[in-house]
Formats: sequence, C-alpha cells, structure tokens
Amino acid sequence: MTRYNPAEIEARWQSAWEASDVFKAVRSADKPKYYVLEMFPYPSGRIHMGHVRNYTMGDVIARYKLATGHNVLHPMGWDAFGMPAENAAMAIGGHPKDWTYGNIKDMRDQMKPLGLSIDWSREFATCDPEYYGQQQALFLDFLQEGLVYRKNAIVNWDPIDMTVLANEQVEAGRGWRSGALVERRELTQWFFKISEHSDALLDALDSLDNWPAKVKLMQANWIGKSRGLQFAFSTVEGPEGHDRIEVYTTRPDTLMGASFVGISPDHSLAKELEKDNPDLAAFCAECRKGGTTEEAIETAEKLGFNTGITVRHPFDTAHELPVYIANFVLMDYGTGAIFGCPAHDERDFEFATKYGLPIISTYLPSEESPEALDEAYVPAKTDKVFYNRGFAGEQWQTGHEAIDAAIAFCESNGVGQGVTKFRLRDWGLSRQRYWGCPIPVVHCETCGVVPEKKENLPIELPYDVDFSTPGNPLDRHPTWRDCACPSCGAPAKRETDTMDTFVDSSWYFARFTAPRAETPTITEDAAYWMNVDQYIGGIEHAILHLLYSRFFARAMEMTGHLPKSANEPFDALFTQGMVTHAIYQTPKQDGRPIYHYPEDVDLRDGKAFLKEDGQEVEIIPSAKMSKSKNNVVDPLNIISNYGADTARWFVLSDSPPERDVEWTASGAEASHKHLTRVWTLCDKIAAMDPGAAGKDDEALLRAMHKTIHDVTLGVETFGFNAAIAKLYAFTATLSKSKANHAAQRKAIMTLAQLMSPMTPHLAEDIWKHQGGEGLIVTAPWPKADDAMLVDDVVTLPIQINGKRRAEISVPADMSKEEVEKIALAHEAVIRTLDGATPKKIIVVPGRIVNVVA
RNA sequence: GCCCAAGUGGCGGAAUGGUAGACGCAGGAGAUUCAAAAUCUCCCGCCGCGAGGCGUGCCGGUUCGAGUCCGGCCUUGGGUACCA
Repeated sequence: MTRYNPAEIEARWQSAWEASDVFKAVRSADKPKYYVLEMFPYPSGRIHMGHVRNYTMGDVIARYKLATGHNVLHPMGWDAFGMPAENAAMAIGGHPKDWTYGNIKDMRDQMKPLGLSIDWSREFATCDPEYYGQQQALFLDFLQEGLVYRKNAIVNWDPIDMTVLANEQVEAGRGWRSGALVERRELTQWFFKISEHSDALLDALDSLDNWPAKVKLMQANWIGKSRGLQFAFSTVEGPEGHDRIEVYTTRPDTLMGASFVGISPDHSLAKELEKDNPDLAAFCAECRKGGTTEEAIETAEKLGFNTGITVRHPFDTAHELPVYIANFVLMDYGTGAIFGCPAHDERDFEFATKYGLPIISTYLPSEESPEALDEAYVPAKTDKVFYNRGFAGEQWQTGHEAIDAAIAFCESNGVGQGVTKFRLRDWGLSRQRYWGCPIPVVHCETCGVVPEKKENLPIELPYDVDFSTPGNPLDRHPTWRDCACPSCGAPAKRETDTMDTFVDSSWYFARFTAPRAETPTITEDAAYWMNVDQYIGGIEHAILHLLYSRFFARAMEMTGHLPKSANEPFDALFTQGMVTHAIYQTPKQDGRPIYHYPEDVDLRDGKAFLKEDGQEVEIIPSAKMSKSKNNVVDPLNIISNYGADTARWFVLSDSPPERDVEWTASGAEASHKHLTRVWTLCDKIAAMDPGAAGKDDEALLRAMHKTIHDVTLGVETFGFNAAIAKLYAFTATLSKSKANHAAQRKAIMTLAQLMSPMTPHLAEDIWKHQGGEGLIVTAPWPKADDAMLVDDVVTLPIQINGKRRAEISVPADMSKEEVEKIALAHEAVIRTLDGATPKKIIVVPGRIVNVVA
C-alpha cells in the first residue's frame, strides 16, 4: 500500500505534460478548434484563491475539450499597466517596471504548481513594448479610420498636489493623499467614438445566446437607448445668444406639468451668467467641488440656484417657468438642460418641494380629480389606465403609447421633434500617468497634432523617471518629450498622456492568436482561433471591460485586424463569483477593529479565540478577501500542505461557480481526505484477484454510466459543484461494490477520467497505476450508454392536495390509468380521502401523482 | 440615487413548475485501538411523547402543485464611465 503524496506526483506529471507539449496550441485543420480564456490577471504579486478558482474553472473546460477531441487554445498573460505600480513606486521607492516584472515572475511561479493546461509559449504582458507598440499601431489605424478624436472632458483635480486623481483616489470628495477638496477641471483628451456604435452594440446583444442574461441586460441599460422629445424653451429676457434653451426629455407626455427648467452648472448659459453674478458664480463653483462619479453627483443633496431668468411654456406662452441651475443635471447627457415635472418624477418632486415650486399633475389615477399630491405620482404601470389632461384635451394611457402620442402632437404643433438618444458616452482614453501605453502622437507648433510614423513604433516609455513629486513624470522628463515632427521635421513635443488600461485589455484576446507577430494580428491565425469560445471572469467586468472589448473587435474589423466574423469576440461568457473568507476582528480603543490572521485564531463550537491569549474574536463571515483585512488565504500554503489537486477540487466543489465561495480550512481538509480515499481505492482495486467472481457487476456499471452522464452535463453547464457531488456519490458506490475486478477496474479508470479536468495529477497517476494507455489528458472522454441510464422501476410520490402522503413503486412504462388505480388503492390515500370522491387526479409519468379532493 | 444580481438546516449548498435539504462540513452515537490519530458504520431542518403540524428573507398573487413563475418590499453584494 502506497501513500498519496501530491508533492511527488504533481511535480512528476507536470514534467510529463511539459515534455510531451500537450498544451501547445498549433493551428490544424483535422480537429475543431476551441479557444478558452480566463480574464488575465493584474500582476499584484501574489495569486489569491480567486485566481485559483478562475483558472481552475477555465482549466476544467480546456481539459474537457481536449479530451473530447478539440484543438484547444488556452493562453495566459498579464494586464500589467496601471496605478498600483506607480503607487508602489511612490510608497516604497523602486520603479514601476521592476515592480511589475518582479510580480509577474512571482505570480507565474505561484501559478505553475497548479498544473494548468496553459500554452505558456504565448505568454505576454501588456507592458511589453512588443505588445503596446502594436497597440500604438492600432491607435494610429483607428485615428485614420476616424474612430478617435479630441475634446474637452472633466477630471478630478487635486488643488494641493496639483494632479489629476482617479475616482478611486477621491475619498468623500477629498484627495486621498492631500485631503484637499477635489475640484472638477476640464482637460483636452482623446476619445474613442464608441457612441457611434451604440445601436450596433445594443442590437448585437441579441445574438449572444451564450452570455448571461443579466450581463446583456446591464449592457443594454448602460447603452441606454431612449426615445424622447428635443425642443426649445424661449427665454423671456435671456442674455444675448441665449434666447433659447434646448431640452431633451423622455417624458414629453408630462410637458403640461412642467414647473421649472434646470440647467447644468456647466451649461453655456450658466457660464455666461457666472461672469457678472458673483453669487451665481459661487454656487457653480460649489457644484464643481467633489468627485466626478455619477454616484457622487446623483446621491448629493439636490441644490438649485434661481437664475432669475424665465422661459415660456411652448403650449401656453402666458405661463413662465423659472430657470434654475441644478447640481443634478448632467452636462454629458442630453442637452445639459431639463424641464422639471414634480408631479411625475421623484427627483423633481424633491426639488420642487425644497424651492416652493408648483406641482402640477397631468395624470390621474382615475378620471376623478386628485387630491393634493404629497409624493411624486409616477404612473409607471402600463396595465392601469391613466388619463393625461392637457395637450388640448387629448387623453392618453401612460407608457410608450402616451410618449409617442405626445411626440406626434408636439411635432405637428411645431414644438421640437422626436429623437433617439443613447446614454452611452464616448470612451475617454487619456490618462495623465506614466505607467501606461504612450499615445503615439506629436504636438507641432506649425502642424498641430500629428500622428507618429508607424516605423517609429513602439514609442517606448523612458526608464529614468522620478516619482518623488505628484503628477505625470513624463511631463517633467528632461528629454523624452523632444522629437521631430513626423510631418514637417521641425522640433516638436510628444503627447505625454498614456492610454487607459482598459485599452490594453480590449484586444489581448486577439493578440493571443499570434502573440509574436510584427503586426497587431495575423489574418490566418485570427481567422482560425477567433472567436473566444468560452470566456470566464468576474461579474465586476459585466459592463466596461466587456463593452470596450466588443467595441474594439468592431474597430479592429473596420481597420482590417480581425475578420468580420469576430466582431463579437466572445461566443460564450461565464461570470464567476468571488472567493471570500471570514474576517476575525477584535475592537480597538478608537473604535476601529484590529484584524487577525486565520492562523492566529482557534475555532471552537462556531466561536473564535485568539491563540495567544484566548480572547474571543468577532467573526465576520463571507467577506471579500482583502490584504487590509488580513483574511487572505495564500494558495501556496494550501498547495504545500495538501497539493494542487486538493486546492482545485475544493474551489470547484463547495459553491456554484457563479456565486461567491467561502474558503474554510475544514473544507480544504475534507477535499484532501476524499482524494486520499480515491487513491487508496485505486490501490485496493489494483490488488484484487482478476479471476475471482463478483457480485452486482451490472449495478456498478449502471451507476458508472449515470455518473458519466451527470458529470459530463455538469462540466458542460458550469455545474461543477453538482458534478463533484456525483463523483463523491460514485466513489462511495465503488468503494462498497463487490463487483469483479474487470468491472471495478473499468469503474476506477472512468472515475479517474471524470475527475481528470478537476484533479489532473491524481487522475494521471490512477490511469497509469491501472495500466491505462498513454496520458489520461489525451484519452478520449468516456461516453454514457443511454441503455444503462433508464431504470425499470420508478418510485412515485403521491400527493393529496399538493401534500405528499405516500409513495408507490411501479414499472417505468406503466400507463397513467394503471398508476391512477394503484395510487387510489393505497391505504394512506383511502385514509386521507375518508370516503370523499377525488375531483381530479393528475399523473405526471415518472414524476408524481396528485389527487385533488 | 440609478442599473444588475443573490437570499434554502448550525455552515457551504442540491432540486427540467412535481418527494425541499442530494453531496460536503460541523455535531452526535457506535466499531476498531492499551490509548490516541487515522479509518469505517449509523443518526442529524424546527415544534411535538405521538398522530401530526410548521418550514426555502418578508407580504400578496398565478397553479392540481411554487425554492423555482408574477407584483410589492427588506437585506446583502457587484457596477456606476480614471481600481482592475
């Protein structure tokens, strides 16, 4: 009897796989291709259980597809640009490049022991000049295609550090380092014209049959197609050039209830009025304080400033409405001006109540007059009839019908026109930071903004930069900016902004198809490998990353870098949950908790105590693993204690993959025990007498075929936890089986195959131990025999009025009438019916009988 | 604020609209052992002696039948355009 020694067998099989090059993806016409990709990691320095879970899921799919005869591409790379590298450089010194490449090496070393079926020959990092140089080439092609332009946009400005802040660096409206109140400031920035593709990106969602419905819905809402009315209010005594205020509304049916007009503090009229009204200017300045996020703007207290200007209602010129500057009106959406109808909009209601504006109802819940409204009455339900009074006596039901009727009415009366608008804004890609892909353009005094020549790419980041003061080191670099104008040759200055890191991750999946190419992609490779057949990653990327990638695929198609068939790059998407872990904390004097590491805590009877002094510790369950909370479980410890197969098995077994999983030490222990049990079982079967007679051989094989069926289905539908439950059950069946050696050997080898995507090392070892041919990784996936899946006799529960009262065993093919007769004759049924005649009997063959009394 | 999810025993969870709690953890009882570890067997939603009743976040609805479908809430999580 040997001992299960994961350290030894895992190293051995990883070498065997490497030696045989089984995971190297080579184009070939003789097999269907399958491209499986997990969202590539940011090289933070340590892998965590979330990575293990994400890559193990992808690995299960990759290995399963390999076993079902596919030519599999399963690559890995690094999303390597971004703020943390610069933050580390500022906090602990060193250089972002060294920090990043050091982290990549560390993480690769931590990842390799997991035994993932990755083609490491295709690995790259987005901070490799070979990668970002090709990204610069893409940028130039997009520029030429008219997909990129410059305009002003608002950023968070820290007035003390004199630097642009990311939203993450703004805490409660203040800069995270300086503590200064953040201001909004306009900068000229580069934009991708993603909004021109709004309709296409929205419509194509329908074709993504293998994407989660929730992700498609979130994207659709984000793109936000709306039909509304755009029209102008005429001002009564507006300043010169402001005799009209353009307004866009999605609720033109409530126009008769308008009681004020709100304009953004950044609206041209507000800016005009600011010039000679100090109070108004002060109000606008106040509105411009705080972060730029939609969340910050929408949750801020609603504030208004009466400009004193009024406008005429388009259908009642005697009715004058006040114009307010309102902090909740976004300049980026619509026209930067709205009309407020407090009776039918919660936010307008709040505003009107605060500033004493009239509340005019246009809809009634019935034909009777309404009492005074004390909250906004929003007639949202289309199944009820509401009446709109106004519009010269026209009455409409609510919903789209009323909106369409209102637009038609306004158009025919010369008040504006119906327009379609999108919420989606263009993608601002300029970042005033060092550790990103330089934007390959040059600023020339005579020629203006000039694209860099392709032969000068890559425009590499300089290494000699200084992080001792805040701001973009490229701006301060003594020589890097100096260059010759690509157009006239005169001395010119480089653009010092770098690209948003979302650009890097918007095409890496295409680059994996030809990672060393001298062009962004190679036609034949992209045509062969694209699309990604299965993409796997966190739900937190449901909108931005996935939408940007979809846009990029289209832009790459327009510029000849991807085939038309790849303009939706991800055929199937799976979004997995996070790995969580309990937080152990004790209170500190100042109220802030002290966080304790799991290894410093003893668990007894569901309570936790400090090992050091026995003090009881508060347990906060299921928190996202976070370094600052000391609740990160290092996968390396698990691997060194139990082996990679145990870590893989556990992250797949306990929770459904789309949900968060809580890491528990006891769960990992249990996984390891189970794998040991399978190992021992293999040994036991190998030692059996091949000539001895067995008992119930057929029953074992039936159970085996059911397991093949269930596990295959589980793997194909991401039901890994359910598949593993079936494997537990089959292992128990096999270990109790008295079947002969041939049947048991068949069963353990099939079990190994079914386990091989999850625990590949153990599976290889069992395969070899039982005399399997070649590597299990390339052995064809077992096939369930349909004839072995059907039972002859089924157990049917009998319900009376939906409550289970009895059960009967009947042949599977028994007729409904027979089943009904047997059910009614059942002693428990007769007793419960107590002489009453059943009104109805429902027999669902193979499922249930329900007697309605 | 807005958009999208999730909520089932002590815990993680299972369940094509058809026996709620598969499988695992923890717990309990027993076997083995000089003893322990390891291993194996059995029990294990709540109330009730029992018959039985109650149970899938809360309230209501559809259905012969609802964890599952519909409406309204509550709580937690994700996103909210410069975290990745």
